Amino acid sequence: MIKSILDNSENYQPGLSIDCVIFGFHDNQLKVLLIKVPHNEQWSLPGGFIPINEDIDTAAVTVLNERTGVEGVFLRQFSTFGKIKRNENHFDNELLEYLNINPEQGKWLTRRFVTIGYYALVDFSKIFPNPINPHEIVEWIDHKEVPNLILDHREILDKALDTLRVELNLMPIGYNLLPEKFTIPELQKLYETILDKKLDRRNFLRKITNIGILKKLDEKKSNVAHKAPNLYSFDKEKYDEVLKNGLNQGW
Amino acid sequence: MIKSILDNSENYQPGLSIDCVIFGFHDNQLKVLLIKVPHNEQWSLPGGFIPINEDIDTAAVTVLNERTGVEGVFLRQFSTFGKIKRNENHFDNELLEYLNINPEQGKWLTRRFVTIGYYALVDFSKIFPNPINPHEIVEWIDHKEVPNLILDHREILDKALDTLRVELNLMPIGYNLLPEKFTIPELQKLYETILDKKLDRRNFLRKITNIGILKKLDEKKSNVAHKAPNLYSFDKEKYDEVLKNGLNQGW
DNA sequence: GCTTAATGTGTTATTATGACGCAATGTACT
DNA sequence: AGTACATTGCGTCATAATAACACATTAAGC
Repeated sequence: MIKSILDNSENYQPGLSIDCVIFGFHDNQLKVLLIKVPHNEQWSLPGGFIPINEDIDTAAVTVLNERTGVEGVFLRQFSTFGKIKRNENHFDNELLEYLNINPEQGKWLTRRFVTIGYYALVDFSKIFPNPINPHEIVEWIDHKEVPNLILDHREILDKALDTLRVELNLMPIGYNLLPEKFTIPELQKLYETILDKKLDRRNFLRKITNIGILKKLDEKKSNVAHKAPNLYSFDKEKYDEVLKNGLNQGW
Repeated sequence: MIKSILDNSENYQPGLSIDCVIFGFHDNQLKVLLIKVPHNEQWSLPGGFIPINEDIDTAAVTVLNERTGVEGVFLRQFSTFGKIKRNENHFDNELLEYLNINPEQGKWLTRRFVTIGYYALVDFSKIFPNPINPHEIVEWIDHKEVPNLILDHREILDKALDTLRVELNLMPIGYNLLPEKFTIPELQKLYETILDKKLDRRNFLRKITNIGILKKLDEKKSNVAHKAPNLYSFDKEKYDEVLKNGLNQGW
């Protein structure tokens, strides 16, 4: 795959890449989709290059879609990373040899790269991690247990999470991360996980329902220990309205 | 100047540029620093290219410093713009000829460019707009009277202002836009101008002083019509603390 | 049936916000 | 000099939002 890019390197934007931080929520954990390449056993964010005839946003959608098989999800550019040395020594001779790339072609890869960071919020249950080649490992990893990542991917991931924390105050987010039907405690866990902070049950309920984006369903969650919680779904129309207008006006 | 870049184009990151939206505040107006190139009488944002051996943030500081002569001001990356056609037909043959660039060299310029947007908040009174070459016009223009801009610079400007509006709710900003000593009504005008919205005098005073970043000086503004307002300055220490921790916690 | 752990629904005190009133100050005009 | 006027400084009050907490309800598991 990287071979085919190098064979047509004039069709890709040079020195520029995209990296996606794909968030999912499962078992009360915030998960991140990571990729392990077989060569050096190192984990990385799913990323890709930018076709010369594609908008960067479109290229990001492509990366996301290739890796998860989902379309039409929440995807947002959050920052661009361009320290000089961020990919210095990344593609060394050993790796180029392993990838069966000759040094001349390899030049396209070994130059200095700037990367545009996108983060995605996806419904964990609808995602099927999809290795592009059979030697690759694609896996959901709890964000608290993310191992060492290549390059500055840890910095990119941290910044994505910071952005998400800020945006939590500006817009609703659950629609993209939860299944269609969910309970208030589940939604609260999502918030608590992202913010890394306990919230009061009762105050959370009041605040979240006051936003006016929830529909209480005439249905309870089944097969649960203890009292069965009510199921809710988002009122998509109102949700989108709030998403557009923002939450806290502040001034 | 652009000639010297092309003569050393291998020393610059290809297909990637920086554009700065430089905000200042004067006469109760939010001003933007714009540049008019003599060739086609069109206005543009001050921008530049990225030396291959400079961090993108450093390159942005350079652009800002070249244009305004200021250092150490508030500068923040806010978005990266990468629509395919954003610079299509920008450097046409006519312009290349005008700039005395041969077509072969011009190829570096005519390719597809992605640009990283930065916005700066500067103290209007400390800025001396600085044309890089004598044919260039550098001017502060009221953001409400910005003329047509080249490329997608209007979109970049709008996005910068949107970002500024949001950040107003997350952090204090006056320190970078006002002179050392200022009055509360001046600060309020700044907020009103950015938000494009009237605020109540008395409520504004209460809210802004509650943040705890203002120092009331034992001095009144002189030479003003009507009652002389008190002068204030920022308590830099507390200001930086709030800047770091954020304003509204939300959740 | 009793315990346990979770959910649903309150209440109350405190704080923040929005909408005002009114006196004080200094300019401009007669 | 006296008065009108615009602007500042300081305060009030009703309402809304928030934090902290109490208690009843539900279902599972022993």
